[in-house]
Amino acid sequence: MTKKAPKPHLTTLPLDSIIGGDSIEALNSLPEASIDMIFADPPYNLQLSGELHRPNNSRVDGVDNDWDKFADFATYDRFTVDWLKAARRVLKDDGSLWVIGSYHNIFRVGAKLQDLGYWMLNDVIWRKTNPMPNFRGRRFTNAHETMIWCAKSAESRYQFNYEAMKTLNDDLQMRSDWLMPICSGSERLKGEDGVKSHPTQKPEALLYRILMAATKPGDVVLDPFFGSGTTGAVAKKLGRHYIGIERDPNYIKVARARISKVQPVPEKEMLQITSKREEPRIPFGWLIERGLLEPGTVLTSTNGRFTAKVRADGTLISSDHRGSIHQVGAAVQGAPACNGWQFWCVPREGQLIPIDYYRQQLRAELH
Amino acid sequence: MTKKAPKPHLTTLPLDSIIGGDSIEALNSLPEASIDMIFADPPYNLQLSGELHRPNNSRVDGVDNDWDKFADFATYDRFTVDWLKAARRVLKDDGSLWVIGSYHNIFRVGAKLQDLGYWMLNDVIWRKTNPMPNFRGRRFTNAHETMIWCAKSAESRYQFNYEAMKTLNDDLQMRSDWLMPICSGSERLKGEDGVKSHPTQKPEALLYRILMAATKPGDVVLDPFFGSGTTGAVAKKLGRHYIGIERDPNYIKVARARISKVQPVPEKEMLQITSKREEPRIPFGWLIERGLLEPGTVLTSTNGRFTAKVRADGTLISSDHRGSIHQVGAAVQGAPACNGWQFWCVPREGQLIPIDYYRQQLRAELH
DNA sequence: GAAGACGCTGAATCAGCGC
DNA sequence: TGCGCTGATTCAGCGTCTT
Repeated sequence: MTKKAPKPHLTTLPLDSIIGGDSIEALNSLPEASIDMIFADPPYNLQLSGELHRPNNSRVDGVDNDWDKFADFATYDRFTVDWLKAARRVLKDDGSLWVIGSYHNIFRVGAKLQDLGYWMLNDVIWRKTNPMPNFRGRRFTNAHETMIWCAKSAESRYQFNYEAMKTLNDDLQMRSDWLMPICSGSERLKGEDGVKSHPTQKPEALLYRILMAATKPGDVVLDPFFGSGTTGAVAKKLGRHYIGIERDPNYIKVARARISKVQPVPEKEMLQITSKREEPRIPFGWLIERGLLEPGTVLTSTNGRFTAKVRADGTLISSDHRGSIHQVGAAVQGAPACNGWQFWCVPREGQLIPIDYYRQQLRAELH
Repeated sequence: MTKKAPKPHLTTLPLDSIIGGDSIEALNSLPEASIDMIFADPPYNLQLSGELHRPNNSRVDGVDNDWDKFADFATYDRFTVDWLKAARRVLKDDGSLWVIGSYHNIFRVGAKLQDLGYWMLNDVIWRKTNPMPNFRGRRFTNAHETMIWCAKSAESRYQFNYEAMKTLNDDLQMRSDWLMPICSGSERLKGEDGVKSHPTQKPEALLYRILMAATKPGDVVLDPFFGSGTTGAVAKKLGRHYIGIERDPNYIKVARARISKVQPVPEKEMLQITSKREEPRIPFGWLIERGLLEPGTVLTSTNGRFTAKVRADGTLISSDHRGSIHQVGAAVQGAPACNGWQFWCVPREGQLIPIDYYRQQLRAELH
């Protein structure tokens, strides 16, 4: 067996390409803290596949006694820790990691994630509309797979496109259980012989939702077990950069051909993420400076129970309190916090108009 | 602190009772290989810090009990290994174990299960119809919990009532994802002050399905973290024996009072286990799980000429036939087929209400 | 009395920037 | 890094009160 020497660390990322070879070695060749998101579909534990490989590509022997089972769990755990560590090094501090697995391996992966300092954000259940039935009638139909979404650390300011997810779900918060079909039909890659090109090709819809949820256009997405390249195909389509790592030359070939046919969404604007959090901040005082509100204007709370006057410096004054729109709103209610923009209103034509209305007006003017 | 001396091993099981004290000590006091099934709802190690407020400024009443606090992962792992080992000793060779948890703890529990030689059969997802939203909009709604079902070993000939699960699910294989509401309303135990008696009371429908799937009448079911006693209540109802272990004297009191009020399904035969497109499909068995129909209820045919009794697994039994609502409906009429939903009725206030009425009710609840 | 409004609550690892 | 300020954020079900 030929074993490549460890690659030197690259100084620039090999964007939109597939690195051939061992996942851990390839990860170690990349610059640290350079990747925005990692999606990983690692090999499952041996008990089903019988095809567990050690990091050095040697195959783990089949097993049928307790001692070996333990040895194999330990081997799998070492492999898991190795790639999770290597992945964590290349991940940006505010990056996040997704891992998918089944009950054979996902519990071991999840425990090691936590041990290494990753911070779990959600476990997400992919519910399959069309799972394989349980033929022997000895268990429940295994109708789902589990994904773990985690940040590099508890302090990480990870990307989450809350509004996009909510919109995707008919204006209800997106839940942790996702209903999707398995990859089949024309989406399933097949060779000329009609045989499926990869045994565990993931549906593009799954990656679509993941990338829409946790990345922004231009981000770099890495997949250390690239397989048939679903991650790359969807990343290209959605205007994200991808880096794939794959050991099997045939899978690389299949994935390259596949991705080359992908048409990116043509208009950049279609990919933009709208988020209230990212809109430019408008201080309350600006409304007064710009004449949208006059000093001395009496504001009324949404429920009509409280009033306060606008002062020239952008603070409010009520009978008992003075301070920012938020502080006075909280104080009059005796609440720990308050969004003054939504709480305070101006009476106009018999209605109460939240001052947020004026902010939106100003925001539009300021482009 | 007074610490009880280790109890000697009992030679007979304390059936249908609650053992006060530490889970591991109590497990160690029981005879080995004596338990048919264990259901465990261990502390989740939530690691909550600070307070969380809803958008309307009300405070979320989170779990902050001492029993959920662990110093670190290693401490939690030791605790997990200890109780899993003790549980495995008392489990019969052909017995099985269920554990429920969330992403905070379930991956650690799952990994330790495998390390100790338990053999995973399924991970089962409880999808909540009505989870708490994510108030800050920083994650997906945490809308599920995970259960692991495992046998004592890979060689175990565990109990699985495949046919019962299939009939409970309208003659389709039961999947690994279960849709059920959280425990609320009148089922939720409250003190005289109206405060919930236990922070994490599980719904009876969940235990109903578990016990129907993996035990038979007369089996002994053990719950080492008994809490408010849901396991005991459902076990008593379904003619299974229970043994609870609980440390908190107040929870024991609550559980005892609760279980004393439970009426077991009166006729043994009702417990025996035999081996549409646009609207969501509601299996007949769900009406029973959810308490809309009780096992033993007598159904009458629309024309009043036939009767049949409801059994706990969702089958009917008439004088000459047994099977699904459709099968028995067809058989008593000598017809080739029958829509049991329209054919079978419940007498109520002098009228015959088709069981379809209950289906519609449940459908509305489940959205 | 019925229908609708309103309030409360559930195993929750729940913010981000600037000084 | 620590502190203080700004300001973003909820779904389904049940019970009670009002119209």
